Amino acid sequence: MYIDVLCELSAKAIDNVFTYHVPKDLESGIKIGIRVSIPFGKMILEGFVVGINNDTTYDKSKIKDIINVLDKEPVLSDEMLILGKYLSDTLLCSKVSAYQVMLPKALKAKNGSDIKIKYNRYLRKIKSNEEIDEYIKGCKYEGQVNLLCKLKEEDILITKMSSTINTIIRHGLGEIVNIEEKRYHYSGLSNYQKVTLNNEQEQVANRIISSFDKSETFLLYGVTGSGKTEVYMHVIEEALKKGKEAIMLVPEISLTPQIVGKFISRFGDVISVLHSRLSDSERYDEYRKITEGKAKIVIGTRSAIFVPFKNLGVIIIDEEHTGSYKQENHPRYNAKSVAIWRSNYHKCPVVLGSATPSLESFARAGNKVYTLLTLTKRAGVSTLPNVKIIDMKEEAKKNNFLLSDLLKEKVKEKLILGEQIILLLNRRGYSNILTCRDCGNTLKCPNCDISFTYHKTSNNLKCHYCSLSRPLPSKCPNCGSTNIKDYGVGTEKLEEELNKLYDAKIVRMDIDTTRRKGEHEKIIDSFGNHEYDILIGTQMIAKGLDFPSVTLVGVISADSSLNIPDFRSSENTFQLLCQVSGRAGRSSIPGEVIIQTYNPNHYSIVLSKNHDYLSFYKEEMKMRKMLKYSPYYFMTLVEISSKDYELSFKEAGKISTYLKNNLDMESIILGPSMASMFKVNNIYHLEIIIKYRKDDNLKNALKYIDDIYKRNNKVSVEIDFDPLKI
DNA sequence: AGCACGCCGACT
DNA sequence: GTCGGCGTGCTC
Repeated sequence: MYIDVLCELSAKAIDNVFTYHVPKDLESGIKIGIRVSIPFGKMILEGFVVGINNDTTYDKSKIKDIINVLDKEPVLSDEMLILGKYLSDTLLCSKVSAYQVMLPKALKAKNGSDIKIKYNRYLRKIKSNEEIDEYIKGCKYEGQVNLLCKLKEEDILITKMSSTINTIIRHGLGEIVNIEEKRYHYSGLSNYQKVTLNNEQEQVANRIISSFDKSETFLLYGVTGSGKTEVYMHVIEEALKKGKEAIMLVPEISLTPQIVGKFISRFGDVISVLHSRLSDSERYDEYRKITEGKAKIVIGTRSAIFVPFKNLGVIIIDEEHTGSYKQENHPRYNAKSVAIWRSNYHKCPVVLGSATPSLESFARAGNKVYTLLTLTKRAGVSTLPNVKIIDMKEEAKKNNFLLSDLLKEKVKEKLILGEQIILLLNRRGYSNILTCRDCGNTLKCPNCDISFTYHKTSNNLKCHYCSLSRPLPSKCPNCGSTNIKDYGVGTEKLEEELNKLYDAKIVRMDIDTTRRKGEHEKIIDSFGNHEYDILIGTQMIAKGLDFPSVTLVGVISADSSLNIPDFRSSENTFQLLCQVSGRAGRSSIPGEVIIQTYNPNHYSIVLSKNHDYLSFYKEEMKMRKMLKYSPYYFMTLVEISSKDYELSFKEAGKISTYLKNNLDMESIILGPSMASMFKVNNIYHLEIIIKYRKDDNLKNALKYIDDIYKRNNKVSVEIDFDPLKI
């Protein structure tokens, strides 16, 4: 017996199957989709069995025997095998990586590494920040400085052993502790009670249910507070009644105990929750619940779209406009497309839900590719909040750069009333740029050519792209002046400012305060219990949170998302503003929203005031049409990167010429141009953008380029279809 | 990824 | 003369 094996090698050059011979005693265990261990060159690897044959045309003298069979049952189902081919074909990724991405780590084909890690090793701080600073001064090793700066900030760091760490321990600055990875479980605590659907909700739900057994994609456009979740639950319940399973995707950030609790109270333990903070063994436990048929509903983030249900009844994608459904690294799949593919395979409906649908989805609904369903009424008692837009150009004249007079006053008012406040600021840290006032030198990361961010609590400079940390220099490295000042504001600075103005309990939520496991939930819980008065945060506080006693939401600077050089920045701003303002007044007390901006007349800001999605859609579509952007044009991004400056430009030029010669005349090829983050970690990035409506040559041309650069280890080329950020 | 093979500079 | 640099190519 001979088998075709796809072996796992992270090098992308190998993506064809290799033929192996199966010794007689192992033959009975061979099935398509199982893993086997195989000799490969001088290595022993694992691979997936993708074909079984009685004979082979390949030179038999070169064929080796497999070493072992690793699974009793296939880890890749028939569906997954076909889906993997589809993914590698449409995304230009290797077949192995397509299969790997569908599996939990425990079932991936591994490359030597061990399977279960129960303990994580941490480096714990045992000296004060001042003592560490003292040591840093006399330390000439980059690695140590970087690590110690991080330690100053975090107190405890997950780590591997290295000589750097050994030195730190030898100097008595830290110690090693082994901590068992705690299993985080969502408790079922929730006072959720099943609600009867109103007319509108019922009609929508019935329309979806009528399409069970058909592959149909719905766009559920429902204003904030219209009770989409209730519709989802109703539809899922019907699917379960028919003996089917359901997948519901949510953005990571709205996967809160609040929402999960609702589902657990209604459906009990047939629910499996998959989120990024699960450890490998926890994820594997959940996965087994699914394969063993104990779980019928999966709630999870992007990769949950691949769960191996055999009889899918419905797939729901909540907040469909969020970017998190697209994986931003290889393989760059979009969970929405995978959902639609699976709906075809299983003959079940897909529901894309949002209060502010992506333009692409709404346009498809307009073209009848998707079926549009609408929820117009706010369910329950809540009303749309009263939104005020503040012109910061005027406030700046009064020396108010951070907080306008009105916002200051309103915060005070709410504090006196004992109500809660959320303030949104799209920037981490204390301020984004440190500039020398004497010579104009800006402190930048040496690896990335991107300004350092100053973090006050640790007195560190930090690069947000490569995470290099440095202590704040006392003098400008360029001219020696001590007059280094910060421009701009971050969450930390805002916290400090508020502490000066009010006597209030303030909590900050951003990537820096939520990095550790469970931290995110802890902040949400304690804010929900009113242990704090004010919640300050970045984007991550905008989505899905439901705090009844929040009556004021302030957007410190709507411009920070508007000024991002991306063709979707207006769309993102509109969505963000609608979403944060939806946070205010979720109970009987009417909410207030204050939006501060230097562009008070921009349509994405003005129209967000009344959540006027339809007007925004029309306005934005005009722009997209004029500028030939999605959804009028498809876009593909070719990213070229290299450590060699000259070479990156040279190769990018070659690629661009090749594309110009081989694509349809109507397709537009832009670039090569320097990527917005041109130099990151000492690697230079260039990009070419292709805009097209229909191009039969595109696929082959890109495949050709991809093939050539697979074998080039100096220049790497990544192809991203329908990229999120441009 | 690993390792062999192969074609060029500095040396036990 | 050889040791070893790493560029290239192959692994069923």
